[in-house]
Amino acid sequence: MQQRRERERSQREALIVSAARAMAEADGWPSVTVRKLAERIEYSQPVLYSHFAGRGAIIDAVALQGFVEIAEALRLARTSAAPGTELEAVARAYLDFAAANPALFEAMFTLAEGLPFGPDAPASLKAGFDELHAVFAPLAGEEDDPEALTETGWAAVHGLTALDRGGRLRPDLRAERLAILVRRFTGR
Amino acid sequence: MQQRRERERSQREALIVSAARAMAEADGWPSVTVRKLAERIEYSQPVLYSHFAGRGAIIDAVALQGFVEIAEALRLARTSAAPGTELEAVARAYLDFAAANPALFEAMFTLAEGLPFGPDAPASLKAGFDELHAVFAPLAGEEDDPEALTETGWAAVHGLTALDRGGRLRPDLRAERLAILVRRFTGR
DNA sequence: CTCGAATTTCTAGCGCTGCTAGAATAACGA
DNA sequence: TCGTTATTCTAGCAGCGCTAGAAATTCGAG
Repeated sequence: MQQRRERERSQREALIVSAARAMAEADGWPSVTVRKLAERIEYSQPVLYSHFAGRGAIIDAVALQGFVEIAEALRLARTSAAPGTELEAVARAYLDFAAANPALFEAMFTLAEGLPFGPDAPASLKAGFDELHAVFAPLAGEEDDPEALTETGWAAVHGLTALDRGGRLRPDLRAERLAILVRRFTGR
Repeated sequence: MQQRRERERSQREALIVSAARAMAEADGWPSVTVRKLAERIEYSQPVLYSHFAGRGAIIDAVALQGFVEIAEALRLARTSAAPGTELEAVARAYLDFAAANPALFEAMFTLAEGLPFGPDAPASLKAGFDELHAVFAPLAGEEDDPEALTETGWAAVHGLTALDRGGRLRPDLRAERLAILVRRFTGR
């Protein structure tokens, strides 16, 4: 009884999130309006507000999905890489993920505002960082704090996606940038 | 006659840009509306549209100002650094600039959409990159393309600002991240 | 100095946005 | 079967970017 209603409700919530994501990936986030979203899922606008506090919360939900997925992608890349090539594999997976899901990435890193990062972040938000940590920490020299090294390495990879998105980097140097990044963080 | 009118016109245009920047830095870009901007400069809305194609073009103008200023800041840091410490000085200047002008930085790297980057970018947009190039190129090893190294180094520094802005990095590791970045790109 | 022409500025409004109060409808238990 | 509760919808508010057309101003010729 009650359970079926709750199940249907969470199904509808997932439908909203996936519809928002699809629309954003197709036409960009500005064209993801509550009206169009409501029309797409064939409910009225107030139904959306019974699931989410507002448009921003829907974007946050999409972003959360993105963090789960990128963690999976990084994990797969790391665990299936030949020994010694983990960094290259994970960095490439990160860049590929960003290129394949630009709107999702935008939600994760420039639009999301209500996600609980920081020390008390939930596991699903930390999982991606953990994958990076697994790759960078072994590369830490005696002077390097592994945590700070991971953050710095993350920034290097993420910076490439951020600058690339704005058309600030030369397309012909794409492979070379990755090679340099790997060399700099593995010490050749 | 004609000259005075043009001068006054460009003064008003500068006023619009500086007002937009100040409002964004004070309350964030979403609260920089054309209406409020018009009220602030004590003209009606259509006057703004006689200077700029739309709200986005105003943001672009602010961003352009930012690129000029960051180039100056990086140049100052580089030329006044002790020999061998240029990278650290420039990287720190970049991070400080981003921290001191968050809304300006947002305009430059996430909001600007009509700025002519790429191969044919004007000198004012390239000046900042040139400063980075002056710092990174000398650090290129035999295998490194200097251009690609500069882009990769830029990404590393920029990534720190991007992740920091979203509260994704541990505040207590700030100095350590910069130290690691410098070590990785200078080869200790 | 006067007056028509050209330019500049303003008023008013369009279609859209996120969001919500209150009415209508549907589902439920007694 | 009927009252209660929960759900959904209709309709509308205030604010947004932007613009057409009216009003005001400035200008040069007579």
